[in-house]
Amino acid sequence: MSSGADARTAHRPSAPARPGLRERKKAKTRAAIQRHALRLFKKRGYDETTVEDIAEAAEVSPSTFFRYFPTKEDVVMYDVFDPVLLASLRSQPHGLDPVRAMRAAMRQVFRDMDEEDREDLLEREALFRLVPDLRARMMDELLRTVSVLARIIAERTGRRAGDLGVRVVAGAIIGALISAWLTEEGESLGVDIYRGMDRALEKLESGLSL
Amino acid sequence: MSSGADARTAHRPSAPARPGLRERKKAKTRAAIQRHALRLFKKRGYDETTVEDIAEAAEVSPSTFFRYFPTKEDVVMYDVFDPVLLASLRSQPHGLDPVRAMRAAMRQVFRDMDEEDREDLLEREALFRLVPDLRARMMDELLRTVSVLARIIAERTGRRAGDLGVRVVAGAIIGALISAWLTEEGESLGVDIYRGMDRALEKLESGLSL
DNA sequence: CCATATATTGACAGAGACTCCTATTTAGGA
DNA sequence: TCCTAAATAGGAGTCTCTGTCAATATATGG
Repeated sequence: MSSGADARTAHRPSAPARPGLRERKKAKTRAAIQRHALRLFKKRGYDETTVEDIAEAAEVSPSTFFRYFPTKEDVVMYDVFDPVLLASLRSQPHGLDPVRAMRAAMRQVFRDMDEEDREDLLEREALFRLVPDLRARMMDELLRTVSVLARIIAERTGRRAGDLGVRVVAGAIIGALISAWLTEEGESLGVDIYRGMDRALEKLESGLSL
Repeated sequence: MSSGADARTAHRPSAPARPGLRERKKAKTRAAIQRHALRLFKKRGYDETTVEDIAEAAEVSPSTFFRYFPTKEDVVMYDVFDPVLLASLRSQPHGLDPVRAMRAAMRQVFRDMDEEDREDLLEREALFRLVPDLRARMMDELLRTVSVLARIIAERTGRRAGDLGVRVVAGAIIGALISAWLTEEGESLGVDIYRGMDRALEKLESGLSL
């Protein structure tokens, strides 16, 4: 009960709004579950990995797993990328038209991403491509993304978010990005995933003429 | 074993390539399952209707249900609309650019559809909008549609289906259609679903300027 | 009309995702 | 130290979906 460690932690000079032990433990548990899940999915496949396997690897009970993630899918779905991208889009100069602004935002986000996040992204991208349930779920999330994108474009151009023109632009952008993701033979894009999306938006910029 | 009915059926003068009793029975069973399923989904909700409920209503065993439809989702998914639309697209004059050709194809298909099919379409559309699993599954099907669409556009314009420009056009078309389907408040579009999609493609025709 | 090959069917047994409930443990505060 | 609220483990149970099995129905050849 009385050790050097005690003194050290006691003297910590007001860590700015430290979340408290309970919160820290929760964050650690969540991260552990997610990490072990992705590791097992990669190693043995998604369908071949049960929630029980993940729970055991992360040293929690199955019920605890479901406390942190509503479904098995959600372990993969959780995405830090989307909100960052959309925030970046919001911060682009309003002079740019929507497609160009999106291109700039993507360029910025990909550039600023550290190596670990990049790997995570590719890892999850491979799962999305491979596992039908996850792919379907991702597509459904993209539906929400179209709505958010429309709202941002509306802000930037001073129109209503419900405006059909605004919605069509948002839909076309997402559609173009999907089409870049969609390779012929299911082979993974690797790091060039960004390059393909950039070129797709470039095509969109210069109109849809063939 | 010997009745008037026997004589009648025996004398039927060579129905052209009549599928045989077995086939006809299968088609009837399939239709019955699907009809009762949609009826129950509408009445009690998708999740609240079990496969067993459907099987009992259609007077088959649960195992028979799964023989006809791989999953519960597939009862709703089966779509006669897509192939018809794509066939129509293929038959449009090659002078039209892809977006205009798609518009023409949709106009033709919606015009030629009979009332019953139209109702079925709206019925299923409502389910897609409402039930997350089905919506996600539909979006995943749309992914395949983008590929097929790209292939058709490639044929019409004499390019490779893998060409990024072709894929982007296909993606943008589907994206625009999705954005029209995506209403603000989850309210159903009703019969105007066609009108919204037509206007969305019209916007796409005139470029993406806002 | 009969015999054999093939298909369809229903019953049953599980696996696995997920829910609900309860007893126990733990963190944070009085 | 004690109390309360939250987190957890564990168990029972539901539902979808996958198999296997034997019984039945159908198509076809003799």
